[in-house]
Amino acid sequence: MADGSSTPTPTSTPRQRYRDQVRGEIKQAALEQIRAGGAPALSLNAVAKGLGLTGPALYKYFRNRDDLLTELICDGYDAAAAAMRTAAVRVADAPPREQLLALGAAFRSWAVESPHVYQLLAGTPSPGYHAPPETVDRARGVLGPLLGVLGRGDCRGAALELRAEMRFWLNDSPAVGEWVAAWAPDVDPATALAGTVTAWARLHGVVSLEVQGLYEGMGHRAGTLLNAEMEALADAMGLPA
Amino acid sequence: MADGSSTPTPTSTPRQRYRDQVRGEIKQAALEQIRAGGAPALSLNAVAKGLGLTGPALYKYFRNRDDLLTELICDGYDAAAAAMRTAAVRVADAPPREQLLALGAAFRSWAVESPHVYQLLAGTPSPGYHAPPETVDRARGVLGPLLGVLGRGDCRGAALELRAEMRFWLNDSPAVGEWVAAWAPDVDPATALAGTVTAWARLHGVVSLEVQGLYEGMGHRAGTLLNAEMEALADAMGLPA
DNA sequence: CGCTCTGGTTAGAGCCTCTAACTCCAGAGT
DNA sequence: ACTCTGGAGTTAGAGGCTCTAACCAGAGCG
Repeated sequence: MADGSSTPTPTSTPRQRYRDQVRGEIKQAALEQIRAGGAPALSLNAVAKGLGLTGPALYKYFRNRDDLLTELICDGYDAAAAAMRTAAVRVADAPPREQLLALGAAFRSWAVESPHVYQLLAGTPSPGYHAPPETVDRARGVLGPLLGVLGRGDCRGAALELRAEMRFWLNDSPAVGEWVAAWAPDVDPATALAGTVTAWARLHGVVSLEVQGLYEGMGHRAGTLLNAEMEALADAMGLPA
Repeated sequence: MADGSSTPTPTSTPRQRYRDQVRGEIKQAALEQIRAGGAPALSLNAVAKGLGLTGPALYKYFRNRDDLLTELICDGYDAAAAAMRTAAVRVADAPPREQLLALGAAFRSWAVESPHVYQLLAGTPSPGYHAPPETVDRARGVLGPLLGVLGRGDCRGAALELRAEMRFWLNDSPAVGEWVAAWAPDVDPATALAGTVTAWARLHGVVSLEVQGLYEGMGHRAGTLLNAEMEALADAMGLPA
């Protein structure tokens, strides 16, 4: 998924085509390993062996292990963003509260589908690993659909302080304003941002505890908790039902 | 901290004493490494070298790398629980809402103090690693102080469903009931549990995003978000101010 | 048709975890 | 007080990993 199509390469030479295909196969195999045992279980050697190659051959396609990981992370963000977008269009005509619940459910169901991939995005995969800037943009794609929904509410109480910080942010970096405007025109961008960040933190809180198995031995379903959290957010922001 | 004192060993032979001391030094050195580079950067070899030993010597003290990690995790839980308890006694006479804010702040400040240790507790350290049951008990110690506070509120809206699941849980396993009763007598245990789980998810959501550096480049302070989240929870549960 | 550039190989350095077998001495028992 | 046992620490080594260096062969380019 999203292997070579990100670089259409108008003059697609056969060399390039082969290269893209092999890169895709490597990524696929690597994902398989991660799905099975998480990021630390990813071994370039094993991936190569699985494809009928020897270890060092992979270094012709990816500079190193971290490079492969970042690419998988970007793909993961894209997949999550796609899941959110399709959920958003499916409930485009529903009231905002229902949209929020649907987006939350979509987020969760994508995450539990392949927990290790979610941990790949949300956690820090390697010791010295620092997320490259392109992943930040991808992450925004995941949260984008929330902006339009939560911009329909308003902040009260302690959330007002959060919103004030968002205004500062909007003043400082115009790129953020454009991003918000693209997803949520005709709403107060600071409110949309404050609500979205809050929703993000709640989603991540519920879902990451679930995928890490920390609910094991506890007497509740993660879906119930997530639902309650989203409903509470809708209540607090006065989202129309 | 909490090295040998967990097993007082009434007949503390000098052998045992030496053993406990070295175990403590190993754990200290390992923690240092984790603080610097996270769990995957922990190398038994390097720890041994730092203590003037050779690699295999450590295997006389810990069965393997995962064993050392679990022990560090347990210590981490204990430290977090202690931080929560001292915060709880400091605000024991304040109104519940203020207590909740204080506990949240204590949780966060402990986590940001050594982010990698927090990730050690919250994340999955190794591929095949599955949390042993003793860590579950320790985790309960961290959340304990929240029970008494949140038991003072009540559930509304979608949280009622969560509370219903908690009642089932309380019926199924009496150990949970005892745990809640120990921390929060004279309140409805299901309400306390529902509120605590919710608070846990929110705390983890805000804090884990922060320690993983995902707020980088965003225009808000984590403390503001956490505050807003705790206030919102207090509002939703009608905690007296 | 010949050159180049690239995908693939093997060899190997330098890590790592963990096991096996060996010393050697401190402490326990008589 | 003397022996002897058991545990702390060692070296050697198997098997794994990432990644570099040097080399080979053939496919695609001009």
